[in-house]
Amino acid sequence: MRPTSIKPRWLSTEQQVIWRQFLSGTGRIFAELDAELRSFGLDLGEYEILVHLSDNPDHELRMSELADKVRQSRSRLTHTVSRMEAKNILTRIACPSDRRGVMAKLTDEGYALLVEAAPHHVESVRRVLVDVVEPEDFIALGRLMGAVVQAPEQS
Amino acid sequence: MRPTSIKPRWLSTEQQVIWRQFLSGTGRIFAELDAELRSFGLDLGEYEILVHLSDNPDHELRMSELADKVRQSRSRLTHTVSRMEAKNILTRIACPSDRRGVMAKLTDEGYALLVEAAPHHVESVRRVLVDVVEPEDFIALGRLMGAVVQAPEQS
DNA sequence: CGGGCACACTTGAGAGTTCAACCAATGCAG
DNA sequence: CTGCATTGGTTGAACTCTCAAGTGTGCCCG
Repeated sequence: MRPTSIKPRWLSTEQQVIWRQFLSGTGRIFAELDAELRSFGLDLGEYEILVHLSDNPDHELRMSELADKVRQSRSRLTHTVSRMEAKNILTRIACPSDRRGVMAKLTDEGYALLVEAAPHHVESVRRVLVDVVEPEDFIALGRLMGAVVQAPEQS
Repeated sequence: MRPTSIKPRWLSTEQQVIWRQFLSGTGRIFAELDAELRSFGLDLGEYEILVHLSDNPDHELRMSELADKVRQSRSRLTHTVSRMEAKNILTRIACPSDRRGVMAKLTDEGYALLVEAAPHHVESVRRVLVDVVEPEDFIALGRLMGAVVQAPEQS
């Protein structure tokens, strides 16, 4: 169903320029990170799964929690985890406290892969973003994205 | 082929926090924009195609130019344009000056769709980004993304 | 002028994602 | 307790994207 009757508050020219630069910049950032990770057979989504699993003491996390942290739909996560399971990067184990639950757990192989990929990934993040911008702008980026994340949902 | 022997220059804790906020923030921004555009049967990629076509006097543009502007692979653009053509949003016409070339041209319907969707899209951009951040941080975002885009390719 | 390389775009198959059911366990209301 | 909405996760089909290969045109160099 299409929304109707909006009073258009257009963006100023300067705002439009910034917005387009945002689209180009993020496009480039994600493209380069994906390209770099491809050498390890991963994409950014999978890499983030590894990172969040490894953040936890036992390298395991419930599917739904993981889905929230990596901002993927449950369905997508199920499929992705299945693929990664087939590659021996992680396993699924039953959740002890809730019989509906499933936990994804990093295998040793999966952890080793993360350890191998991480330095290259970090280097990419530096090369494409951190090292090419003014430190104070980078700080501002953090403030800005913090505000975006905390803004109320308002579906 | 995997890259080898990297000296890891890790990110500081503050930098990591900013980086994760960047991932979350952009994730949210794109998710909301896509959700809003879905009511018009579009996603952000298709919407950008409409915008760039409408930027030109005749509402037409060569495929490869368009591909560059929207940062999509030629292959992807071919598929997307085919789909949009099937929906009567645009047409393909032969390029007069180069027989290899193809131009995508907005139909009246396609232009009408853009006109209808645009105000809602702009409103989304405001709601999810422009209106929730400090103006000076938004300016900084522009500066920062400008630097990212202009940074040398260094494959 | 003609051989060959580069460019513009398309194609099709495989890989990944989305969307709408679906099943099973939980938990709360009466 | 029992009924029923909710939550957690999966499934499969339809759709989209990627990657490598293919077609046809332009252009340069001898």
